[in-house]
Amino acid sequence: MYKILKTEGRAKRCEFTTVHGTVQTPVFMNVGTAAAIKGAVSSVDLKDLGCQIELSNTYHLHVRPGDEVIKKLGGIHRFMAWDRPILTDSGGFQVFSLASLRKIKEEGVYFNSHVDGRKIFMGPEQSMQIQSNLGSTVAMAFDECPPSLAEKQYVKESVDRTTRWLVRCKAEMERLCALEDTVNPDQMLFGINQGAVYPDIRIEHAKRISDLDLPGYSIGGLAVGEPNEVMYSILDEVVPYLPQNKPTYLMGVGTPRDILEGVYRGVDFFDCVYPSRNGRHGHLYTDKGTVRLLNAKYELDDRPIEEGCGCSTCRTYSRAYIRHLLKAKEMLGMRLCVIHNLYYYNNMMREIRDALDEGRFASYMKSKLEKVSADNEK
RNA sequence: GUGGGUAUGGCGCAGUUGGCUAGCGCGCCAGAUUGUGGCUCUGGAGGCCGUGGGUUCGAGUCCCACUAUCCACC
Repeated sequence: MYKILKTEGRAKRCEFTTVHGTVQTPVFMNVGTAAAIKGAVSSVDLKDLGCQIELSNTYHLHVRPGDEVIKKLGGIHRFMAWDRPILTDSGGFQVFSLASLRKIKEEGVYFNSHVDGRKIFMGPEQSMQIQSNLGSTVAMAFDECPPSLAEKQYVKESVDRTTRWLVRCKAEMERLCALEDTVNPDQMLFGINQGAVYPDIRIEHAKRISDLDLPGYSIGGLAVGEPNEVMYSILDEVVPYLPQNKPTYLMGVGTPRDILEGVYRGVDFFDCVYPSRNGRHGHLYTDKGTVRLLNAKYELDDRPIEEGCGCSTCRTYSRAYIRHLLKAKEMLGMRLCVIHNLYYYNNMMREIRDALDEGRFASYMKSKLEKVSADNEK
């Protein structure tokens, strides 16, 4: 159930209700690929951070511990002790990111496991079956994510195949939801728009998948190497062709700026590894720009990562101490940094929703863009 | 005290029969990273090759002395 509460230009303030609760959008989904936020952040921590919805990965959980295992343990919600919505990515992106380990065919993709090298086959049906076993709130379609600089002819063939795969995903998901022992009979399937940087392919594809009347749609294959401006212009072109009465999800994006630009163009859902991965590497987001905590200038800096930040890290620890932990490769260092970054992202989304509620998103976006693009404070 | 070994950037080491701007790993400094393999990648700084003499057109490489350090023996 998707309800539009308010709009400002193309930006939308909505509510998305699922069997696992309601999500207020625009929202950032915290990425926990293997049913865990990397950096020793637990599902209990996620609630403290204001996280509404978590994202996990089909391929990674299939390889380890195995989706059958998770099904036997009652599904992913129970497994990771998280009762709010969970979106599972389909494994499609791994077709792209683990490119050296795979072969794409009409029936699906042959992978070599990155864990033990064993051969794995995944097609639309397999991806749906795995996601059904996981019992996530939202399952993503199994797609191919062509490189942004792929030749147009290849992209066209790839997108056509992704469309055929989506039809198979939908049929399989309907079959699985009707089974007696299914973990989540209300599991939703989101379609994925592709087409690299070719607006005509994107738009044509958006129209075709919209006809399938799925509960939500995403835009994939962006932020994979093309310039930011290209991504924004693709959004300008394609978002209007996706159903406006359904959630729109921009996959894998992005920087705080990318998210603001996405909301501005009508996107509801985002996810990105940046806050967690960059957090692990001491790259911290603040309203005064990026703080690279490993830089030598922070060795004696007794201030918090961000003055006035409400996260538990900033309320308790100094830059100098956290820097030491990172240098010493203490797990606590990563944890504290990831907590700050996730807080920053979730808090920014809350600010965005408040601004939309109050009809002042445009001015909020302008001032936030200035903040996030500021140089490191001294 | 005697015999033997070793001395090369912060640490650990390579440096072929003496030959052009002395390398490597780690560390350090800086930067990348967008549906995550706790990675990976890209730059950069830093060495009068223990000290002093000698041989040679040319010495980190050969010779002598000294100093430091390690091992064995007394």
